[in-house]
Amino acid sequence: MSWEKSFDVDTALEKSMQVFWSKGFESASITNLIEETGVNRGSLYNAFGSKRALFVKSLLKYDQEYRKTTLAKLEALDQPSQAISRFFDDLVISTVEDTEHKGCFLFNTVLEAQQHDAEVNAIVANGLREIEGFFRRCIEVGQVRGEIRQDIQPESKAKAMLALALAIRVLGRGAYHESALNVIAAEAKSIIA
Amino acid sequence: MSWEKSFDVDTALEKSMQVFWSKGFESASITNLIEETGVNRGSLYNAFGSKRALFVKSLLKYDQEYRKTTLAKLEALDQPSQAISRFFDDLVISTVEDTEHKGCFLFNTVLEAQQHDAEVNAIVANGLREIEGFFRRCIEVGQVRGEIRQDIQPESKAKAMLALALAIRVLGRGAYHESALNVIAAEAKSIIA
DNA sequence: AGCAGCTTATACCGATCAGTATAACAAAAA
DNA sequence: TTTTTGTTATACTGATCGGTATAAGCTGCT
Repeated sequence: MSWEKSFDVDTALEKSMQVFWSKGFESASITNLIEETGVNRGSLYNAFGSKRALFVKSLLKYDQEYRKTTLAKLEALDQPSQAISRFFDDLVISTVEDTEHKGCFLFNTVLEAQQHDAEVNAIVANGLREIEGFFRRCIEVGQVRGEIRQDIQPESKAKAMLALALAIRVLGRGAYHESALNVIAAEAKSIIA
Repeated sequence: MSWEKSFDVDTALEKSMQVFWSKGFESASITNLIEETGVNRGSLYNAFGSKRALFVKSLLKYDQEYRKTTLAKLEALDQPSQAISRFFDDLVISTVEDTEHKGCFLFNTVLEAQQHDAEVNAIVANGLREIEGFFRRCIEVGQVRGEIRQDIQPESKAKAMLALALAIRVLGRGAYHESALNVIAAEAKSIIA
């Protein structure tokens, strides 16, 4: 090898993720990505191949950095009831602090995903499945420990929680304000109350 | 006046609505609209003015024909508990029968809406408010009649129902299948059980 | 020194975008 | 019959799209 890349690929990917996150795949143009990353057109294509490949890498980075780590941290608490409660508290905080109204990259892609390929759909489907799994495990462990009532169906309630989380993030992009989002979050938390 | 329009404006609007519904505003091209409506380019612009104006008319038509009439029919039942139950049953049926995965035009636009103007946002916000209002009124009337428990907060539960309805329609566009949608619908119905 | 490989800027490709212009045509009203 | 008005097909505008090509410059290895 003769030379190392002189721009930071990770930084460029981080910037690309922000662009796709806020604009979506279709609305984000190569020009947007070039301006935001500061990387030359040719270098971008040399490093990532295509717009779609860059999108996939961006989505995977988001999935890794946000979805995965968020759930892992909450699950590491080893306090299932509180983990669920904290999840929705943090979700509303994130949404309210999201002044750009970007929403959640994963949830945004659910809607855009129908026009994407199988690879993107698989990433999204896996992300949703793992969020649902997080809720389910919280409920199950909570039931074992007697924190959560036994008559609650973990699978059903986990699906309802995922649905409410999605709605909070989608409605939080502009249609609903903080007070309404808090109401929905409270309803989500009350599922295991 | 010298001559009447020789193409049916309502039919063209119906077709346009279908195009915007399935593709969204950005992804729907004028060429798509011309092909689908069968109306000439010039005539389309003469009749509707612009792509955005045609989108607004399409969204209003959807709001009138689907959202408004669906809620009105259910409310006319004058059986609040059943109306809510039927709402979610019909929602899942619509979603499952929606083999094109178009989803709900109104909910789809919630996500796309951030990049739209105030007019579109107002239509969407009004639609959401009326759906929520439908749920709230059903609960309130149900409580007056003793069908629904008094300790249920109509406003909060109505918001939760709207959120779950949105999620069903969004997830139904490909991420979730019928069985999972039925689970979420059952959870929505169980709110007043 | 010279090669290799990545950088940059810039220009270009064909395609598509929303929207406009033009001209021939058709039908109803004057 | 002439005027009016909306129809059609077609061509065009300028802009942007994703992606490629090219040429000159920079850096590190041999």
